[in-house]
Amino acid sequence: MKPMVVFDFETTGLSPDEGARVTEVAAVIVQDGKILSRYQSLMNAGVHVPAFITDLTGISNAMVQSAPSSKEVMRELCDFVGPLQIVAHNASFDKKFYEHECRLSGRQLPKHFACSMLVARRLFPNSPNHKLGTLVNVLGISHSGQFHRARSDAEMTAGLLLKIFERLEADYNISHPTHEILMRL
DNA sequence: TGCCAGGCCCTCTTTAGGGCCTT
Repeated sequence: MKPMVVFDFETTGLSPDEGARVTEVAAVIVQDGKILSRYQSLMNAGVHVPAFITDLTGISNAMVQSAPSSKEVMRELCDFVGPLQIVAHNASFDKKFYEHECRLSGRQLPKHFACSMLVARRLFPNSPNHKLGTLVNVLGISHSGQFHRARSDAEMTAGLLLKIFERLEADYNISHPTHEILMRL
């Protein structure tokens, strides 16, 4: 199968239209049932991190103030992603931040995003809900125990993607899943 | 005055509304 990039943003809020910015990004490249490589960085976008975000993520103002600039991180992220196709959990959220940060950094906008949450709703309808943390527990995906940090969330989403591939092969006889198949489910 | 994200999905739908999920 072609490799895909699974990534996750931590941010200061829910919408860039309200001034929220990215505080941390992580991305992993997945191919043939394995994580091939990883990228992770805190990001200094020059904005205040609200206290409730620090409580949620553990990411503080001091941490982002000593981090590389948003422009530098977006350059590294776009170089890491390259032409690969992208997967994220609740991809509409990450996509709007990706587009916003690319626009601010003068980078090329990403292409289509496949959404592991939408696919999981189709393939795992009996899960009590389709939050990433719930799916990880229901499907027995190994994890570090840390949530709401970009690297751990990206790796859990990658684990979810591999479970999705297993289900596609077992139930739909799809042994070579593509990004297009994920987008159509 | 009152409201305040937003894209996607589902259904008691389509001339709409509410829930989910992300930080």
